[in-house]
Amino acid sequence: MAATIHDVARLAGVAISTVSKVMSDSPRISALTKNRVREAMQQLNYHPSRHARGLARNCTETLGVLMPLRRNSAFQNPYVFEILCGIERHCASQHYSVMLLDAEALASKPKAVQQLVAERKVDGVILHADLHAPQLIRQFTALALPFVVIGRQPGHHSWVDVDNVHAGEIATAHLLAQGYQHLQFIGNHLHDTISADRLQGFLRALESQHLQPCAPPLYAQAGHYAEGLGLWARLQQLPMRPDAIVVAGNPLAAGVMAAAQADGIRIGYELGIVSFDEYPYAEQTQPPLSVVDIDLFALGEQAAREWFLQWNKPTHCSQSLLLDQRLLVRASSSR
Amino acid sequence: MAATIHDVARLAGVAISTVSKVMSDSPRISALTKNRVREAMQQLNYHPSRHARGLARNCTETLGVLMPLRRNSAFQNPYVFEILCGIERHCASQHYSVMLLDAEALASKPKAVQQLVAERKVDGVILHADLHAPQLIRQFTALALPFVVIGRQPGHHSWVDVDNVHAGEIATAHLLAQGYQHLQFIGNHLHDTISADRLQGFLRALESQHLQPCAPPLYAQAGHYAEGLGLWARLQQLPMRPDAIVVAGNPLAAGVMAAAQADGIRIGYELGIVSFDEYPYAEQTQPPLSVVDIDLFALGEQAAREWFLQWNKPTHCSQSLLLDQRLLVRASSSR
DNA sequence: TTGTACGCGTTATCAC
DNA sequence: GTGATAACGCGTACAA
Repeated sequence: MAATIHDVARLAGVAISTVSKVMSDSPRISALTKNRVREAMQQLNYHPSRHARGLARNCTETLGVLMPLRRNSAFQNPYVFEILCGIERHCASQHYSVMLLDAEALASKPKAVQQLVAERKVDGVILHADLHAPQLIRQFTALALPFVVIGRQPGHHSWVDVDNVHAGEIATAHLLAQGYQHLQFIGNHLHDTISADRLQGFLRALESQHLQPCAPPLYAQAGHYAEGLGLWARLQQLPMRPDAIVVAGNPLAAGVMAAAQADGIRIGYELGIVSFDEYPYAEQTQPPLSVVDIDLFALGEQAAREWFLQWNKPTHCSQSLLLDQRLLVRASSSR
Repeated sequence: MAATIHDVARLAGVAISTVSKVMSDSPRISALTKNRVREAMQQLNYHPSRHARGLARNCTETLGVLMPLRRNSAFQNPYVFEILCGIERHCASQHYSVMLLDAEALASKPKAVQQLVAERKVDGVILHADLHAPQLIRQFTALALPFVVIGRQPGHHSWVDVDNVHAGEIATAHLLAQGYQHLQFIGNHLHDTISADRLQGFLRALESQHLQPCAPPLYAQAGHYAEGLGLWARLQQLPMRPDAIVVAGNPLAAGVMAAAQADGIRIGYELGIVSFDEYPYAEQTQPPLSVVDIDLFALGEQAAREWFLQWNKPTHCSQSLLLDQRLLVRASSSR
């Protein structure tokens, strides 16, 4: 079997407590013995048992991530898995492990969360601001389990989110800089908070140039590609036709673009289009779509970073927006 | 803090060893005391500490899953995350947790695998048959860590895989049943084993009807949408033009279809097309694409099931193909 | 500066 | 049937 702390101690000719102190790099151990002990560890390929350590220190060095883990989740919602990758990356840098947890399972059985902390499976969790969130947040708070929410969420707790307002500004400012003048906004659907934020940024960017939107925003029902056709038709009926559009959703933008092209409009000349997110369509449309891209991997890293701040200082609480977004200029908006 | 076995014992008026026996449902404990103890557990909301249990039994009730966790992994490769969901589902049913592990990190640092088992982080792992696999498999075997590979992989160890040969048969048989007669195969690229398997099924299905392929298979370079145009042009130069095509990759199929339509070909009438996987394009093409769909979630579940068989009986070793595939007939192939 | 001894929460092996 | 008690491997006060 694997070597234990006793084996190391014996080989190095010291007591186990000395070995333990070397591991925590205690300043009261001579450099000489430290070296001897470390060499013994190397030789025996020693790694402390996480169970024993967890038992003694009452922590797990494991962070739970609540995810939607239904069938088709990865296809319908690759975003959260991209965030997951970022979380894992940062955790690994802190020698923490990531445990996958099914958000629905946890939310549907009220005792499940209690069990999670009673079994001491994780030191804390990261969750998404979805419909289960409010209930779960209440439970985590009650059980004093440190957590970070991905996505803005009311209440006194840490969250991180993408700054969609800023993204809207970036997109709009770019179109203006390209010389487009009559700008229109299209949202995914009326009650989509992401669309709302992007609209806000759109308006702010226009305002800063003392401009007005071409017409009130239009909205799709669900943000699907196919809806783009109908929206294009509605745009044609406006008193003042836009020469550029900021579309909140990438699939919707592809649809609008296709419909416009079917009418003989040259995208990127008569009509500029900017949308958001590289995925799923941006690079594959004809012409390629300009987008403001969001670094979800970085968002995951930041969520994890935030969690560790809180773990090390339980009173810590921060609510921060990720500003790191890059505009990818492609043919759909470059005259 | 959470209740311990001592608290339960005290409340039930028994010794801790009795409580432990009740947990393992020992037959030599009277039904009466069992009930008393169980009631106490309920009342105190007791759940055994996984660290203490792990220390005593030397197992972790955790399964590691090796994944590609780079930036953009979730977008480029949602398939493995779908499999991950299936793994988690089955593990949860066995009261096991899933730990996420970065395959690259593990493969790039030779000591990382040793550390994994020395720390007793996981009872075993599931990994994908990618380029790191051979090296990792060697290490896991040497360290006697139970593992299951997703994807066929030479050697004496358990793996599960999708039966791509069978999928190719299904696709081809469907086209023949629709009355198409001159069938052509297009692969993603020459050295893609998945394409090779699908081709084998294609040939087998033709053979069983005493038919020949229209021409030798064609191959793309990478399987991208854009390559479809060039392939369509090459098809036009064949001495005998196919009236139906089995395309190994879904994006490629969408490209070929678009190119054919640009030439005025009516898809589903003059030309039948069948491809594989629902994702990313199948339902969104014009017309919708017929595909043989693979249940990756089920594949994940089966991999986990396989792992538990091996965990419970270390000599167990099975190499099995998932047959569970369904043909989704859409307009691209239905006359 | 180093070593001893106990506690962490459980399982398993014995006695009774 | 039930109850002591010794592991399991590590952290840590306290003693030396």
